[in-house]
Amino acid sequence: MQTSERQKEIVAAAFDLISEQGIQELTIKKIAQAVGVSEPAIYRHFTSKVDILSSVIDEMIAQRNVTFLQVRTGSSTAFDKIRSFFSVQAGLFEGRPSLTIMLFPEDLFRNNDELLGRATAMMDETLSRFRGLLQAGIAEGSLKPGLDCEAGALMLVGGFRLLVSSWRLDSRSGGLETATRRFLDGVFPLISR
Amino acid sequence: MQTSERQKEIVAAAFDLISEQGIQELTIKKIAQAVGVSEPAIYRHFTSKVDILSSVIDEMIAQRNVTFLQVRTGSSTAFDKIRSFFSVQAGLFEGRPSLTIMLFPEDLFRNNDELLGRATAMMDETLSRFRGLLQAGIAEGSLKPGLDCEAGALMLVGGFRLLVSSWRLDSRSGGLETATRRFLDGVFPLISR
DNA sequence: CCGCGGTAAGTTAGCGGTCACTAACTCATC
DNA sequence: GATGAGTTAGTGACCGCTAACTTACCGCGG
Repeated sequence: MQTSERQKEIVAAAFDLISEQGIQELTIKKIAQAVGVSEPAIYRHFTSKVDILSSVIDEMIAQRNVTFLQVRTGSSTAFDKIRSFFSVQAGLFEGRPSLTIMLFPEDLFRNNDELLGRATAMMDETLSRFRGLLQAGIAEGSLKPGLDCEAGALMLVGGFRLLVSSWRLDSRSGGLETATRRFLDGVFPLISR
Repeated sequence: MQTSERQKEIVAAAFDLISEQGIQELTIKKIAQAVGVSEPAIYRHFTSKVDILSSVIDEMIAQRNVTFLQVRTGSSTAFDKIRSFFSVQAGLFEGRPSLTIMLFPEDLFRNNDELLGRATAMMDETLSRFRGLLQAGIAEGSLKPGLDCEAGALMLVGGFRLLVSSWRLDSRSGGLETATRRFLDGVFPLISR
């Protein structure tokens, strides 16, 4: 199924509204106002609110895959890949802050089992890929040999999430990209060989 | 103002409901059912729903202070204090899983500026105290001299948050305390001298 | 070139349900 | 008889969603 322009508009509006006001405040009426049509017009493009949220998750997964792809092609060592991943992600968020909600999907979709399952699967996969990156880094000798990949992935991803969360709550004062770089500069000496 | 037994019951019920179904699903009706009274009876003990949520934050802050107090008195080195903090916290969450929501307050109170401010202030303070603990650890020689306290606090607290989040979403399978110990065992070699 | 039917995309009005909260009453206790 | 703590009934506002209608555009036979 291909998505029309209006559908993209609606999903983008949902993204922004969730980012600005939280998912509790997301209503069809507000989406309609943001897009500039009446409320029932939304239902010409999506069968239900859940349908819209499902597309929001699709978009989140797509964005994350873009990031991973950018990392895969652009960098050489596992070390660089990790740095690159966060850098790309930070740039993405700085350019479009509403995307930050993709870092915190667990609380968004609590009342719908299917959506929650997809959201958590996305987080699990991200963590898993990170463990793989760390493993590769150890294998190629750029990371500490005895590094615990499980703990490493948790602290890297978890730390970044917390960093973004703070940045977002602080009205996005200061640059997220520079803050990310500072964070990585603090962490990398700890895990590199 | 002292809190009555009923008020404590109501706050505890709100805690549980938020933990189980998310804050979007929290209604006065459900709280009333959980406590075992009719809906309007709740308003004999709290003036509004926001009033209840405010007390929920009070309880969160109180619980965190209990943890910090337990840490201060029970341990010697900064190193032990950090381990003890997470250990106490993990034990707390394992015994009463609904308390885990105190780790993720930012999304809970998005639609109320006052509550949001108090919640984020609590997180900021926690991070700040952690930076202090790390600093003390460096000063006493148990932690790496060049350790970036900012980054260290982020990755410790952020990593723990992510760990708890995974545990909670995985229907609390496995022990959180052992998972926490494993996490710390993976991280401590990286930051200790 | 014209008229015709189908379809996509919008509209207004409104339905049933739930929300937080209130009015008005009962009742036991001190 | 005043008070605290409960009840039933009901308020207006808002929710997701639907019914019924209008309008613009498109391909197509005559």
